[in-house]
Order: sequence, then C-alpha cells, then structure tokens
Amino acid sequence: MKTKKDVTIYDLAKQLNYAPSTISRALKDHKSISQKTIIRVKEVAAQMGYRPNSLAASLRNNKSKTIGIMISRISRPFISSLISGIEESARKSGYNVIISQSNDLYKNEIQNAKALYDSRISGLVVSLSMETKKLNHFQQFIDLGIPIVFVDRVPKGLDTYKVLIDNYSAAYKATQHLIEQGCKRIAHFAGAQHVNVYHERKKGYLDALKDNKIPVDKNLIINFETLSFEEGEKATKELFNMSNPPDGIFSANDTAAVAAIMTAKKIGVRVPEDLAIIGFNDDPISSIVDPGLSTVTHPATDMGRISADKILDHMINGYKSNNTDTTILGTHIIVRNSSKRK
Amino acid sequence: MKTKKDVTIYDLAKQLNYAPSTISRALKDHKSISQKTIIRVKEVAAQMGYRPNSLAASLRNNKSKTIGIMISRISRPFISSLISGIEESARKSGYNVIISQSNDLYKNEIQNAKALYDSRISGLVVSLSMETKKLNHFQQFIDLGIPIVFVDRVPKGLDTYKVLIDNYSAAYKATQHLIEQGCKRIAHFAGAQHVNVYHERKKGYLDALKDNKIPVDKNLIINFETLSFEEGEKATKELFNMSNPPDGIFSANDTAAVAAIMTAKKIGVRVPEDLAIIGFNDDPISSIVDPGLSTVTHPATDMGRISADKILDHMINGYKSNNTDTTILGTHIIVRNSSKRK
DNA sequence: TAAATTACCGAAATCGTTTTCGCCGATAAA
DNA sequence: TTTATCGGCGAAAACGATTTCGGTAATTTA
Repeated sequence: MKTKKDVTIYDLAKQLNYAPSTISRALKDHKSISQKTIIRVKEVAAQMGYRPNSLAASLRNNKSKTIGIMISRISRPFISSLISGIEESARKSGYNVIISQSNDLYKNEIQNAKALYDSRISGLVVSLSMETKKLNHFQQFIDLGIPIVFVDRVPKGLDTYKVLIDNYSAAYKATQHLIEQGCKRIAHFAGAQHVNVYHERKKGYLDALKDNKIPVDKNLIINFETLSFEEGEKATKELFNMSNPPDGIFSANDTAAVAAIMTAKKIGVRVPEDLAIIGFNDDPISSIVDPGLSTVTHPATDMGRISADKILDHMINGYKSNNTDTTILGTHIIVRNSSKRK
Repeated sequence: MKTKKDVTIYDLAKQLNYAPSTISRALKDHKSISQKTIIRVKEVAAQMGYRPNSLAASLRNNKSKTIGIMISRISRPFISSLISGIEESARKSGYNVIISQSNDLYKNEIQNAKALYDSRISGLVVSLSMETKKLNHFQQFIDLGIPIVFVDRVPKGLDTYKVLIDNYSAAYKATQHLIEQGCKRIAHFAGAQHVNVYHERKKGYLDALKDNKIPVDKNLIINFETLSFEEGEKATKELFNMSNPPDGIFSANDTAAVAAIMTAKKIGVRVPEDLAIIGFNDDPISSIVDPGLSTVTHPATDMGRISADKILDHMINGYKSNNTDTTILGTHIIVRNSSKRK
C-alpha cells in the first residue's frame, strides 16, 4: 500500500526559497511577515496540500490543544449532553476533546487520569466517579498548572474551577412542590451520601419538611446504591408494604422515579392521586412515561459549554487572582402529571 | 504559580549513567537490554516520577495512539452507547479516543475530518452525518493508510472496514411480525433514503408486504426528514385523518414510534388493538412508554467494541489481503405490548 | 548626511522519544 | 588460536513545528 508523504513547512520553505521559520510565521499571520509573503505562502501551502502537524506543535509547546474529560459512563443522558456541550465549545476554539469513562470505579478513574496526563491535555473536565473519595490523582495536573473543572459531582477542598447547580434549593423546591400538592408523607430516594449532589438533595428535602412542620420519618428515606431502575422498583414495593405508606416521593434521579411510577401503576397505586412523584434531571424518559414525570431541569449541555469555556479562558488569561471559581447554574421544576393534583 | 518540570528520559539517563536510548529501550522491555538494567531503570523512573510524553512518541512515530470518532450527536442513545463501546475497547489497549460531532451537517463533518487528520489519529470510526453524500474528505486518511471503520450509517463504494447490522432483514422481520399479529394495512415511517440504513429498512418493509401478498399503499409510506418526535406526531395525526387509516406502523426509529404511540392514545386510537406499532433501536424510552414499544435491538456497544478492535488489529497486522472487511451483527425483535395482539 | 528605526526574514536550538547503526567485549563455534 | 556470534549498550539523526536572537536593507528622523 502506498502511503503518501506528508508535506511539511520544510517542503514549503524549499519550494518558496524561504526559511522554515518564515513559513511557520506566515501561516499564523505573524506581524513581522509581509502581507505579500503571507499570501504566497498560504497559496502554495494550499496548493501543495500542506496540513499542519499538531503533534509537532504540541510537543514544542508542551500542550496539546485538547481537553480531557473524565466521566462515569457516556451513555447516561446527563453525561452525554454534558460531553456534547464541551465538545461543541471546544471545537469552536480549535480544541479536541478526549474522553475516558470510569464506569464509576475509582481505580479506572486513576488509570484514566494517568493516560490523560501523559497526553499533555491542556485542561480537564471531571465529573467524579461514584466511588471516588480520595483526590490524589488530580494533584499531578495542579502541579503542572493544568486547569481542572469539576462538574456536577464536585469534591470539596480542591482549589479548582467548579460548575454545578444548587442541588440544595432545587431539592427544596421539589419537595415544597409536593407539599403544595397536598402530600403529607413524602418519601425520599436518596443517593450515596458522600457524593455532594445527593447529599445536598437530601438536605434540601429535609429542610423543606422541617420548614413546613412535617415530621421526618426515617422509614421514608431510602438509601440507594446507584439509583437504578431496579432499586427504584424494589424501594417502591417496600414502601407500599408498609402499614403507613407515603403519599409522595422525591427521587434524587429520574430513573428511580420512573421506576416508582411504573411500579405504582403495576401494584394498583394511582399516580398522582395516591402517590405524587417528582424526580431529578429531566431525562428523556421523564416526558415519555405515563403519567409524565415532574422533575428538576439539569442544564447539562450548558454546564458542558461553560466548563469548556473555563478552560479556554484559562488558556488565554492564565490563573485569575482567585483560583476558586465556582459557577452555579439555575434550575427549575417541570411539573408534569405525576405530581399534579390540583 | 509553580509549575514543576517534567522528568524526561534524559534525566533518568543522567541519574543512572546510561544513554537516553538505553532508557527508552529499558522502559519498553526491549530484548537487547539486560534484565538487571531494565529493573533498575524502572525503579528509578518510578521513584523520580517519570511520566512518558506520548506527544513526543507520537511525533516520532507519526501516529498518536488515538482513535478518532466522527458521529452526528453524542446525546443520542445509539451513539453514546457506540462511543462507550469504542472507548472501552480502545482504552484497554492504551489508546485514547477523541470525538467530534457533526450535528448531522456535512460541512461540520468536513471540518472535523480535517481536525482529526491534523491530530494524526491512528484510526477513524465514522457514522456518517445525515447530509453526507460525497466522501472526498475521507480520501486523506486512505492515502496515508489510516484505517477507517464505518459504522451503521455506511457509504457504498469505499474500500474500508464496515460494521453494521442487516437492516433489510431486521425490517423484514419487524414487518412480518406486524403481519403475524393480524395487521393488513401497515404504514412505514421512512428515513432519508440516501442513508443506507433507512433505505434498507424500507426495502425490508416492502418485500415483507409483497411476500405476504399485501398491496403496497404509497399513502402509508411517510417520508421523514429526521425521524424526530415532532415529525412522528404529525405523521400519526395525518394518517388518522385519512379515510382509510393504517392498523400498523413500522417506524425506522424508536423516537418516531414512541411519538406515534403517544399521539394515538391522545386521539383515541387504541394501541395495539386498533394500531400495532413497532420501532427500531431499542432506545431506553421504548421500554418506558405505555404500552411498551416493540422494537428491533441495535447492538450499539458491541458495534463500538468491534469497530475499535478492527482498528487495533489493523495497527498490529496491517492491511489484510482483503481490505473490504464487513462485519454484520445480528439483531432480534423485542416484542412488547405495542404490537402484541395475540 | 548620519543616525536611528523599522520591516522582513534566517539560523539554529528546542520539545522528548524512537531507532538505525555501530561498537566493544565475551562467549561459542571452527 | 582464529573467526563468528551475540549480548548490552551509546551516538546521533530523525519527527515537524516554534521561537529566540539576530541580521540586513530600506525608511525615517535629526
């Protein structure tokens, strides 16, 4: 098989009787090169089919114009929208995006951090794995001044960029909504509490109850491992085996909430009349399930765009005086039929 | 801010009184280096915190141990699962994965091809944009001997690897299924016919009708632009404004099929009694909608894994005698309540 | 007219690995 | 003993772009 040779700036230099340095400058519109030469160089470059070798440039500059992404699983709606936003914003600025999924395993996350480090990414966007508690594997980036943006699942105590939503007040509003619909006994599908988002959501739930003088019943707070569909089914059945079942559920994600809707229907509990349900994320399934699932928006694509922009800005301006730059995005409740009683 | 300096093989060489070449070889277990030195080098490397600079290696080898991915939109269930499979397989072999989405626009696809080319990817996995008809932008990879794997939406006439399903017979089976359920007038939600998968699915539909001696009614074949939810709603309404509406729908994707289910319910058409529906892809929504949507499996993650493996194998073995290597994966029908009449 | 800019461009080092030769001494074969 | 062979390693040239110093000629200023 015939593999053509790439044409380099040296080939252009020879062809045009210029030094490679001149070619390099001309191609990037360096001001000390005359317009005439710039145009000639670009003409010949196009005509000879010159393509820049970004590896060479990256090596020289020791940064590769790529943004690394570390997430749990690509095939979750929130995550894929997040990536979509990052990619869109990055590519506009000529950056590539390289992704790695941890499958929510700590040891994968460490491996991926190594691999991304070795590729000399110029910035990193991270949504932590469910297992992650230690953060040593991020120190290598910090030491080299590589900007990190934590998104959604963020750690505390690391001076980096952070992009997230106000989980506490979103959860508060969601719970408040159920209360306004007349719910007196509201259950909560809670995620792993060492993960910030689930911790905050539970706090919001608890405070909404307190502020409305509704007693907290520990039996109504179900601790989930992964908030999967199966866990949602199981939890719903168990709740309705109780002598005093709930009349509302606030689930920390949509998957479990949808499971609750479907399970409730199956066991003859009417939604929303007997049981009002609200979820979190606004996944596609929430508008498909019948009745439609009320939920909290999660601006995934925007969060991705903003995360990429943080890194892009950082590349231009360097560290701001204040390294700890946290962006909190707004959310709102979408009321569908799963909670609409009035 | 303090940016530590990277430690290179030169630093190791100095420390150990070896030549850089020896270090390089020792680190990759080159056979002409003694076991003793290999061990010593690795020890010191670990202890000094040496991290390989893959950019330098890539430049030297003119290939970057990364697989490029070109797809329409990440946030489609099929696509995100596909990427997931690619990433999983690639990372196992120490390859990175860099993604670019075209948003189904031809001009983006061309831009992305350029960007990926410039990054010296070692292989490319492509699912074509909906708009793409010309394929010139792939020639640059072929000229350099960079393997391309087309997945799902594949072109004809290019000698590359291809991974897809048998859309024709899957569609045939889906249509046959509706017929077996007693449908006499089966509509088809057809995708853009220049896209192979939609073309094949339509052919399968047509042939199934013919083989069962069911007359083809052109009014029952709806040509969609993008097979979106909105298009699905509109098409369903129109079908039931006809004097002689269908009693079955085979949709070329799940999104439009789910729209059909929900619209049918809204306008008082019973599913599956009055209207049996089957989709394509087995998206998450298909098991959530009520009644559950019968559909055809689409082994997205497997297709991703296989695509990555094609490239990985290619890197080891080079071109096979036969460049045109097409892998066809099996699919099967999932029967849910949207089509179950018996 | 002399001095000082300014406009354009070139030489060469550099980024960190990989790899092609080849060298030297030691062992094995003749 | 002589000739091959081989194990273990080093020197140095790549890979392709960027960038720091300059340098020369043309232009402007004094």
